[in-house]
Order: sequence, then C-alpha cells, then structure tokens
Amino acid sequence: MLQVSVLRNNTADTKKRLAVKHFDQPGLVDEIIALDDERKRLQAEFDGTQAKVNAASKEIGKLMAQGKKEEAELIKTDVANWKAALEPLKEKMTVVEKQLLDTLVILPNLPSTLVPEGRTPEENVVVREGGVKPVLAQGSVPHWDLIKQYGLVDFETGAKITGSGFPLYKGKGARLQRALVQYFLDYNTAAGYTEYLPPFMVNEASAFATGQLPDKEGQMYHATADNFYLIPTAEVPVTNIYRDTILKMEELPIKMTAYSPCFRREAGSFGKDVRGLNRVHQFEKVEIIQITEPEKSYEVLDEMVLHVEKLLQALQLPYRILLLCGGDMGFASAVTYDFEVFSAAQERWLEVSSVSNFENFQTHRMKCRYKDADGKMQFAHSLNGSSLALPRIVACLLENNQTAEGIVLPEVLHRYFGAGTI
RNA sequence: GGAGAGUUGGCAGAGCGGUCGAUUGCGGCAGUCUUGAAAACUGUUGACUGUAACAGGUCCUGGGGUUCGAAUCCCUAACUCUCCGCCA
Repeated sequence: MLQVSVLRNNTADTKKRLAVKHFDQPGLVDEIIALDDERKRLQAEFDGTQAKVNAASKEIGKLMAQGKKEEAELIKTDVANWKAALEPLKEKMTVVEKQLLDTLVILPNLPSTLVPEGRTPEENVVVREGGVKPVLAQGSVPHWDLIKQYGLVDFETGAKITGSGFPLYKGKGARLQRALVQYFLDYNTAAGYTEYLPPFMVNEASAFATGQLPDKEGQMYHATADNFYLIPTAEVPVTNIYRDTILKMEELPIKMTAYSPCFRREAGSFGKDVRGLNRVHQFEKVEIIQITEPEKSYEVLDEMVLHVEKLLQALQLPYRILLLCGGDMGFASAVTYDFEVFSAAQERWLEVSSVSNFENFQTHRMKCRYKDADGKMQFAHSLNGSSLALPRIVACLLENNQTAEGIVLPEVLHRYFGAGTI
C-alpha cells in the first residue's frame, strides 16, 4: 500500500510511474488526496468537540468531589449536546476512512526506476543467460512421457482423488521431490537463512498484508467455513511473521526460508501450457524472504538474484534471467527478476523463480517497522524469491538429462536422492 | 468437545469508575565517575494522528454496551495457559 504522503508530495511523479505499470486510473491519485483532506477536516472537527467533552467530564469529577452536585448536573446537559454532535461526525469519518482505504488499496506498488517500459512478456529484458542447452538424442521425449515411462507421477489418480492439476507423485518421483526440497533448504540455510515450516492456511489479515487480498481473491482456494485461505506461496505466512512488529536495527536483515506446498486456482489456460508439470494447482516450492533497511534493499535484491542463479548452476540447467517490464510485473512489486530454465524437449523457457523487491509496499500494509540510526520509525523493506519451484525444475531435469541408460541427475542431488540416475 | 484462569508500553509486571497514557523493574539512550570499559549513581525513554510550532485527539487483545467520565463494570469474539475427554 502506498503512503498518502508520497502521493501528496510527488503527485506528478507518482502518476508517471503508475503509467509504467500501465495502471489506467491515474485520477485515483487526486481522489485519494481529496479524500484525505476531507478526512483531516472531519477529524479536526471531531477532536475539537471531543476535547470539550473530556474537559467537562473532568470538571464534573471535581465538582462532585466538592459536593457541588447541581453545578455538575448543569454541565452534563452541555456534554449531552456535544456528544449528540459527535455521532454524525463519527459516521461521516467512518465512511470517508473506508473510502480512502478502499481506494488506496487499488493502487499497485510504484515500479522502481530500473523497470523497463513495456506491456507484454515479450518486452521483458533478458539480463543474462547461463548454462548450456543440451543437444538431445533422436527419440527424446517431453517430460510427460518420461513421467509415464518411469512411473514418477500419476496425474490420472491425482485427478480421481481431487481433480485435474493435483499430481500424485510416486516412488522415485516422490523421492525426487523430497530430495530437491531438502537440497534447496540446506543450500539456503547455509547462506544464513533461517528455516521455517509455516501454516499452509492463512487468515484474511495475512492475505491482505502481503497483497493477495483484495487483488487476487479468486486465485486462492478459500476455506469458507473458517474463512482461511490456502497459501499460494510460503511468502504469505512467512512474511506475516513480522506483521505488526517493531524491529531493532541490529535485527536486520532478517533472512528466512521455508518449504511449502502452494495452491493456485489459476483458471484459464489450456493446451500445452498446462501439459504435464508445466502448470498445476498444487506444487512444492522453497521460498526465500528478507526484511531489510530501505537503504540496503537493492543490494540485497542483487544478492538474492545471485543466490538463485548459483542454485540453477549447481543443478546444471540452462537458464536466463529476465528483468520484467512494467506491464508484466506483479501488483505489489517494485522490481522483479524472473528466472527461466530451458526445457529441451519442449523447446521452451519455463519460469521457475521470481525474485522481487517490494520496498515498503507490503511492510506498510503489515505495519512492520524498525527504528533507524536516528531513532526514527521507518517502514522496513521486504523481498522474496523462489529457490525454487519444483515442478518445472523436475520437468527440465527429466527432459534435459534423458539418456538411453536413464535420467542422469546432477551431482549435487545424488546424496539427497540416494542414487545418480533414475 | 467440557471446565477454569488469563491477555496492560521492547520485555517482565502493578493498577480503588474521575489529576492513569498508565506505579515499578529490566532493557534502551544520555550524563557523572574512569586512561578505556564494567559496576555504581543521575537523568531520560510508547505508538498513531494532528499542527508552521504549540494545542488537541486516539490507542491498556478486537468488537459492542453501561456512565457526565472505563485499563478498571457488563456482553461478545479471538488468542494463550491449566485440568478432563478424544486422538496421529
């Protein structure tokens, strides 16, 4: 959530930056400022009257103590009148405040100056590529065939149990999931991230704080009887650890990592986009999250990008890093780097990680602050990224490493998987 | 699922319906002392809103209510703890 003070002090610039994100209601900025003016006016009026009531109540207390009951009664009539005036004011304030918040919440985060212009994924900028695209032997097949051939995932039974898009991993397929999760977590904790295992459902306040609500209501599974949401990413519960907190400077940066299943409704696409493991409703992911001082968040962003990049290198997968253009970025993000790996049999890039700096957009919603060197309260910055989302990594590992003798796993996974090949 | 107890400032922990935004301790900050540090002593130390600056307003888990006046009384929700039951 953006701060009204920012809109007020940099109105023109704010609109310019919203335009980079292709936000099509720049008029809302002026609307918000006007609502805030109205809010202040009402508040001042309300406070003035309330002050009179408070003073009179104290006076009554004194008079009662002195036994001057009649004089006290006289003042009570005044108080009654003021209080009557207070009620409609309070009602107006509630309406204006709600309207202000409802409008403010519609504004996406402002893109950082790093963000390139553009509307579609094609306009994202390739920052760099790494790894080597393998040359597959004749007769190589996509992962959905390999999965069947080696009996790793049973989509049909998953669909019977739940519905399509809920994979049932089995045997070595299940073991590979466990191996990857464990390897990723070990890699992250070795880099100083503290491991968490969070709840997989969150309440409304948490979903609001990280920006899933109200923006992405329909994309989450909703357990209505208890009003809980199944998490679309560990980012939601883990970032919310620091909701409503005041941090000490020496506690920063906070580095956290967590494994969780991720649940996404994602209605819409069909065809080869969703074939096999390309897109599913439930998948495994390991996430990294940092909370930092504002001055250091971009340094940390680079550090996180490098961290994920090294992980892909260790897995020996061909990858590229994209800097997302304004139109393709998420609602809450100020800058986002996407990581894609090359799926050799499908001959296409698959997104496996997304590393973002949210600046204070989430922390403002969450009220996560810290005291800076001068003892001033400031909103911290939050960042997160996947390290990594499993299904597409698995798809690439299978496709890129298929041989006549089986699927050859990268060195780093051997001890986790308990074997070098599938 | 049943019964009881609790929720106060960064933490611990007081608090008669009216000078309580809240005693006190710890922690933090500043100072005295010291070559420096520790200890000791002294002072200081909540957040939000608002103002040019004062002033003013709000906040004692959330939401209602009683009252001229609520941290304090009543109702309600959430959470925590203890005991019982059930259970991987």
